[in-house]
Amino acid sequence: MKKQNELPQCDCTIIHNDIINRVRSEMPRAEHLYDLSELFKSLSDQTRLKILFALSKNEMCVCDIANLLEMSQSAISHQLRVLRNVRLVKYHKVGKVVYYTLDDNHVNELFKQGLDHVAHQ
Amino acid sequence: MKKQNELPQCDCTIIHNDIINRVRSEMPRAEHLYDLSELFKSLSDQTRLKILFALSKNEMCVCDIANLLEMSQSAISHQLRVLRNVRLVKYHKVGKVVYYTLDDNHVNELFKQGLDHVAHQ
DNA sequence: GTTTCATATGAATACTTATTCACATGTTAA
DNA sequence: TTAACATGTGAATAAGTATTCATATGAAAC
Repeated sequence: MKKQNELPQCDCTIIHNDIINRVRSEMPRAEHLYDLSELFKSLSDQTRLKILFALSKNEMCVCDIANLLEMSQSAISHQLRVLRNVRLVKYHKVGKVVYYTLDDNHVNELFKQGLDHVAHQ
Repeated sequence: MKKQNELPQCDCTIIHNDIINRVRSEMPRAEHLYDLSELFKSLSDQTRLKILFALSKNEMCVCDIANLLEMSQSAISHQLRVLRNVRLVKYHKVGKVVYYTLDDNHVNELFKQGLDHVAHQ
């Protein structure tokens, strides 16, 4: 999505170099930024949010989730893979049926902070 | 991005209707889900994450941010609008210069939980 | 083994988005 | 008022993504 050809930069003259240098030294590592953006990206879709909300209430199989959200099994399965990749959900099989649950309670904390923010008007 | 023509649903027979009905009654309102997904969407881009991290360390003008991240002023300005729209940042003008700060500390809490999650391996 | 069924997945497609480019806006200084 | 400059913004474009469709996988039942 990014086009990395030249380096454009800003040609302003009002630059606070002391602040820039200090802040630059305090920036998180690129790897952590990447992981964090991937985590938030997985939370940026309404379907996935619904899935996570549902799983925060109850363990559910793929079929249950599809019926709850009135969406195709395939669509749900694709989205569950995204959530597995960022380790927000885990699953266990019982015969043919795969039951999903939240992987840990970070999701609930993220929801709480997020809803608290959007609720402030 | 979604194609809403028919309603496909899942044709599985293993459906836990009791759970589905109870969870459905506990789902957040569509409006809240939308706001929450917009909030997380704004946190899902590395450029915006860097901007927010920087502002969590210091108030900065647009020019500073562009230089810090080695990106064009225009790109930064576009992204700042996204962050303004979800009220993650606010600003004040001093002459021609616009200084941005975090709007509240929900961002820091979200970062903390997010980094905590990704750090767990 | 064959069928059935729950789930996963690759390719295609419609839609979204991050950046660039060109230019508008608004403020300061001359 | 004109020039200079910091920032904002619309249109265009390249890249990313959510769903569908068709099909694969794998486990249970027959």
